[in-house]
Amino acid sequence: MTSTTLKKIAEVLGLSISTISRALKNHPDISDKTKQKIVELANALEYEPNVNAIHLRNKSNNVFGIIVPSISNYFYDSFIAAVEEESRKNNYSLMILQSGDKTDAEIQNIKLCRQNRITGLFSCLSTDTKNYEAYSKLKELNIPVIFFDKVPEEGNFNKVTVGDTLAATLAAKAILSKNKKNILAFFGNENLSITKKRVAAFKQTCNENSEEIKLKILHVSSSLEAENMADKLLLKKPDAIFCMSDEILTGVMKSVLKKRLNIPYDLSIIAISNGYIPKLYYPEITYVETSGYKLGKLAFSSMLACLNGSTFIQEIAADSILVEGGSM
Amino acid sequence: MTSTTLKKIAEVLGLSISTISRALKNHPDISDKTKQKIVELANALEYEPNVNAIHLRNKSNNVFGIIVPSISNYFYDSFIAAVEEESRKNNYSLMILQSGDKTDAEIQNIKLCRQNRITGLFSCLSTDTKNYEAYSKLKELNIPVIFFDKVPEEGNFNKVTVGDTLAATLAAKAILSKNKKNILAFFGNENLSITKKRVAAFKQTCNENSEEIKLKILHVSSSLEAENMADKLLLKKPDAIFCMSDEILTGVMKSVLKKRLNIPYDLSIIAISNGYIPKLYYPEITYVETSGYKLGKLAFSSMLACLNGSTFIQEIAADSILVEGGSM
DNA sequence: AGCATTGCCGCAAACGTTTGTTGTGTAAAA
DNA sequence: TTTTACACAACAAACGTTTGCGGCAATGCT
Repeated sequence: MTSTTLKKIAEVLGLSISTISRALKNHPDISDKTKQKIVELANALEYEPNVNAIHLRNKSNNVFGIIVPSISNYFYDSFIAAVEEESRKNNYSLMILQSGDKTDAEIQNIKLCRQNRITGLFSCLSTDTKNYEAYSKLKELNIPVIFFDKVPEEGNFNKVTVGDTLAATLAAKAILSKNKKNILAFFGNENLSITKKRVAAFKQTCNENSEEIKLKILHVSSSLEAENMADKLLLKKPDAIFCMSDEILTGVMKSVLKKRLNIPYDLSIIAISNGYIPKLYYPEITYVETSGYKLGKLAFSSMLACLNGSTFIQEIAADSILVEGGSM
Repeated sequence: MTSTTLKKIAEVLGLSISTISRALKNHPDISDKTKQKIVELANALEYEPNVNAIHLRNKSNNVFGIIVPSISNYFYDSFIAAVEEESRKNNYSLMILQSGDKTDAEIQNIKLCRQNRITGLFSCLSTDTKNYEAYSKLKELNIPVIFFDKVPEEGNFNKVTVGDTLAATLAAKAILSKNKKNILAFFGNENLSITKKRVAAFKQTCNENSEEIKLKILHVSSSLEAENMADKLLLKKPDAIFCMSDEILTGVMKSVLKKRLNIPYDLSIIAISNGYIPKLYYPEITYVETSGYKLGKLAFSSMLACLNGSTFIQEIAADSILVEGGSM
């Protein structure tokens, strides 16, 4: 079965193609009577415009690219979910690519985006990506790029991030307000700007508000490593643990469950998280919320601004709130 | 900056557009000397074919649609991840849509797919979807549809599912092999074919292998409901709990953690899962693996078969294996 | 030399739209 | 009545490809 086109409708009605096209877009040049006839037939024939033709003609194809390290990740998922929602509302579609946190794949994906002549790109940097040339090239082609979560440190790019500084500060304050003295803080890869900001804010807050704090900062690169470190360091009886991410939290919690510690009596725990993981435990883990969903919405509006000609480079940080579980 | 086209290359080289086109596809009609010149210039100018033009001309646009209830779900994510990988390899791109488990949104998404003239569709039914007309219409348009996970009960559609029967049977056997007598089994929405199959297989296995089993079957529709039920029923000291999904498992585990039960001594737990959630706990929960990733690969090859003209209706069930944690 | 063959390349149509321009016919203004 | 205006609709070019067909020169064959 071949699909119906403007031409087909035109032939049936004995009108010209352009008349059909205009009628369907409610152009004032076409009389109401004709319009009605056309619209009726179009509906009856289930006319659907051919997007390829439209995009070819308009030199614009309403597709956004989105590059994430992995799609199997609650934070990025909710980010994607938000962008997808907005895209649909605004008549865009989405091309989702995974980098696997590899720079090579990331570059490959960017190329794919170029080939597909995307309208704009949302991208989250791979850990090792240091060279932003491919992105600059996109900008030259007038394709806006919005970085999210893991963003370039330098360069004037559009960025939306979770409020790293704020989030870490909130978490630290929550710990201090409970009068904890012996704090274990787990962070991720120390090369990431996201980590650097969180460490800095966390440290500063601890130092500012009290002198008698014993703070130990750790960098781990996986859930398993977090678990192993926790296995050792829990022997030293810290009274509070901070986890900068879900991945780390799950490792630490495994160690906690292993030792059958009684949260929050034996130990307080707080994390920075999207919210899903902390709520799996009992008591639920108190966390500072960094919503991928909100971030997605922010990123999208930033994208829209770019497309509307805003050349202003934005650097937005989503705000975070403390969500109380029973772990403090 | 405007992108380079065949025409531009043709003008620079004083050749015709068709020659350029053929040269770039290594057509035998073009001499090696000319080919080389053309390829060189094309590279220098970073020529990228315009996909819209190609698809318009070829009446095919290499895009698969994929409809899932939610993208923020480990199982569907890994399914999507697999399909995405394969798509990329095979030069397709992917349009990912969320139904939110609502029939309305599902239908809306199907329409969107039609508009975008997708090459094929992967779809997971919403819980309440009973009418498959929209899908039939796609088939009439020669657009293959591969259902996965939640599939239509009736009708001759292509389906790939996790091996529901096998998975439930394996889980039941695992329980029986540990000589458990007092079993609590949690299942999801009882209208879903996926649930029906699992219940049937689980029951049958229990009945076949022993008469003295006390089996209680529950249907819950959310993690919270599972938790509440568990709160009550754990008072009756079952010696084994079965959870048909991650969502249920998380609810049950919260109750278990709340009561500070000692797994597996106080209670054995087993689940059907993709594997991520069970590994969060200590001890890790024993589960029957239903890999979204594998399912995705299966679905994709099924799709490819359809596109290659296979009119044979396939109904594939992925096999499952028991993954031992420490919860039995 | 005459003829067919072959190698190489260009012409032009088609895919389905959008949109600037042009061409009607009719009604209002002069 | 002639002019002016306007409402309505058709024409045609363009977006960037692909591909059947036809053309022309050089080569091979009798």
